[in-house]
Amino acid sequence: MSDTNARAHTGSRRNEAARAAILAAAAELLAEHGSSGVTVDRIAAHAGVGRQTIYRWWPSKDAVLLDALVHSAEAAVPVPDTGSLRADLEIFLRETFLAAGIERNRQALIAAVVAARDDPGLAGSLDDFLIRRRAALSEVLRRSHSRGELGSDSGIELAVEQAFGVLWYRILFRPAALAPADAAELAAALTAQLHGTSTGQRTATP
Amino acid sequence: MSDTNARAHTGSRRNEAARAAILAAAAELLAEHGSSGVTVDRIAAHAGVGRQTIYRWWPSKDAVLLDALVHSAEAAVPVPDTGSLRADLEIFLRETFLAAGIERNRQALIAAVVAARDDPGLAGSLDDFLIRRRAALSEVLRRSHSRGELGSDSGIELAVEQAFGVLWYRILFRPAALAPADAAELAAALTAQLHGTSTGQRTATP
Amino acid sequence: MSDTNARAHTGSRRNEAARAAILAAAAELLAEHGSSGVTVDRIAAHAGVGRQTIYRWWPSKDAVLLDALVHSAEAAVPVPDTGSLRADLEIFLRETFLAAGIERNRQALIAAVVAARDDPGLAGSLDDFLIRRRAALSEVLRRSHSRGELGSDSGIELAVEQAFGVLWYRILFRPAALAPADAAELAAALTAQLHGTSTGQRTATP
Amino acid sequence: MSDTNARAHTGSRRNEAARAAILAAAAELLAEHGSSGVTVDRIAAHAGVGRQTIYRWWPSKDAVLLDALVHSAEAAVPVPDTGSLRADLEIFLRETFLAAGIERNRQALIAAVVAARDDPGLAGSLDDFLIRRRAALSEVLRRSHSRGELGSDSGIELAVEQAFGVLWYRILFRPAALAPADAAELAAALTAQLHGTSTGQRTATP
DNA sequence: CCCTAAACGAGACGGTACGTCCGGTCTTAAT
DNA sequence: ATTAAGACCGGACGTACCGTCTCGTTTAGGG
Repeated sequence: MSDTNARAHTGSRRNEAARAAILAAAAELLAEHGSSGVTVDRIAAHAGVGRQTIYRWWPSKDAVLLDALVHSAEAAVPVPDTGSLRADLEIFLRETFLAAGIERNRQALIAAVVAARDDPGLAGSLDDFLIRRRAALSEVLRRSHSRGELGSDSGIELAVEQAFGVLWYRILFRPAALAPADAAELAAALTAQLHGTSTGQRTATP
Repeated sequence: MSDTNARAHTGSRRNEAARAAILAAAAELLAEHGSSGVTVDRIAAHAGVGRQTIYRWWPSKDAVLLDALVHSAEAAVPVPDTGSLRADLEIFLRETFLAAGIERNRQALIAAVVAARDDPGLAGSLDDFLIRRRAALSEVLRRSHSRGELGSDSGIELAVEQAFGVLWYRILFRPAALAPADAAELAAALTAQLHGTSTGQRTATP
Repeated sequence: MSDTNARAHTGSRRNEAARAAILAAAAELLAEHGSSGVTVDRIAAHAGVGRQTIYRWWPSKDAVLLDALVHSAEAAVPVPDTGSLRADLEIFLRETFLAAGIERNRQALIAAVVAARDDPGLAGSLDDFLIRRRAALSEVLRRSHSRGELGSDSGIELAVEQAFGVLWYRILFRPAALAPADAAELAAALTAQLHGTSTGQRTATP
Repeated sequence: MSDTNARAHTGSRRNEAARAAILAAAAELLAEHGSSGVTVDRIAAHAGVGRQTIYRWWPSKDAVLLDALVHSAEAAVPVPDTGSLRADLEIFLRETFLAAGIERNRQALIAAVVAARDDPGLAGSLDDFLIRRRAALSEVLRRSHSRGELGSDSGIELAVEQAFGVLWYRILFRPAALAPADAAELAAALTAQLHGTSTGQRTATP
């Protein structure tokens, strides 16, 4: 627990400090013990909270972990706007890779996948999160298109998915390849692809 | 239990039918209840097997699931050789997407990720599997390079990871986008990217 | 809640209506769900009262239950004085058995035993109650002795305990044997015993 | 835990040593911490047993405690046969009072009452136990009757209940009055009553 | 006539025990 | 020696209550 001093009670209003302490404890334990080492009891003890206070506000342990992820990872990566597709892409991916490469975050992301596996509610929350991330990257690419850098915007959605696909593949299976240089390489390849495919992508299946 | 008729005992030899029944039961339960609905008891009951028979041959429940995956998914996708990069890529991805799109297989793949999360041994096995898959696709692309279709082989590894990245992203988060047309679209984009980067990656950003 | 209309607030004075509602709710829930089905939350909800209003005036849930018992059972049985030991005893026991035989009261008595089990304060209160009850019956018997009906008062205390012993045994284990006829039978036996011991154990009552 | 050495496993047969250890631990904790200090976790830890092993064989914590009582208290009091009503009664009551006066047993008896309150199954088990105890004392008195010591056997059942009534009243409310002398006094009074009421008890209600 | 003080309904909180579920180990009896 | 069966220890899960605490509201009664 970061805060050994007792929290002030808030009467019959939800105690925001307890909420924050729970999410912080969940994130910290995740990073420290790996996702299977996180226990509701441990979260509660670490946050200096009763177990029921967790279950009063989240339906399950996994929901807490997912919430901890979304709330912490959401604001981590800004949407750059340098005027250059290549630069914007590189910044976006570099920051994203950096954030995902931190073990604490990586564990949280994996835990979120696991958590969403069986709980439709959590799957929905995770999906929302992922949609927002894709939208953020799409915006970067669409901005480039409106500047006239790309001949067509038809390949944007797929490029976005290639970017996040590589990201998640490495989060899951190759965490060593989440360095800034890896992000730059990916940014270069996607930039080339977006420029190159502006003419003839739609001839897909003859 | 699929097989109500009692299996013949095999005395002091390992009962191969039991082994097969266990893997089949694991796969079936995975497809039916999702990966958190699979328990050792259920596998044993479903396979008509004692619990110890499972633990005699696999070190843990997760190992069974991973085994079920590897043994079933390994031989599913052949390495095509039509003489055309575009065609080879499309065939490979179409078959891969098709296999991964079957719910039973998809659940097995996800379960494998989960299983590997905390067990280094299983992570190694899964990694071996993934390396073999990447090698298979690499071979397709390298063959194209040796035919002179691509100017350089520098982008091959990244393209492979983009392909599997999109695959896994969709397995995890967008199972609806695993149709043959989606595979074709991805094949087209990657083909263009590989051709483009072979001549002039530096034309990307002026 | 029996009274759906909101109680009038009483400002900074204790709300007597709330107190009564709490005791009534406790008694009602006791009779309805048995003593383990009574919770503070349920009492509060049933009485239309905040939980703290209970804890403001009673130190624990058990104290409420014991209070409900004492206040309701105390005045139920009068001390008869007909001039005849046999008649007085019969009246006293009949009324006592009748009161204890009502399920609501019986549950309250049992709950009191349970409540007193671990809380010394409540045990003291219950003990006071029981002493008062024994004193009431003792008075009946001693009055008979002062009338000269009994040769000696040496057996009175034991007879009192036999009476209440049978009562409690039946409250706890044989509620069906709390009918008026059972009380009369016990009164007869105790009368005979008191007469017998007053003169001499050896004479079998001529 | 009394036995730190690991118990031998018994395969798929119930482990009788574990059963005994559980009952012993329950009784010991009851005597040590009072009935509200007994926890399933503590019983399990004290007995060196998994919690589930308790729940596999008993439906609830209370059932364990009741079982501990019945199995331990059953054989404590023999049925005496000296040829004298007074002597038999005194022996029986003295032994009974002695056993009930031991704090461990007293706690168990009270816990049994509490446990039986809401669980019909437990109530049945406790009732069986009490019926057996009453039958044991009845036998003593009936034997006296068949020897011709008593004119009638009509007061036997009530006398039995007076004896156990006083016993339970004191178990619950006056544990100090469970000494051998108290048992002797009760035996004397009951003997006198049985001799005296042989003629005229049934005139109860005119 | 307002202002303070206490009681009230409401309900979140820290904590403890419950009874369930499952993982992985061990033993027996049958094959 | 291998199997089916299933008891066993350990430990996490999510629920139910207890008794405490704080809010914002309501009223009575003193200044």
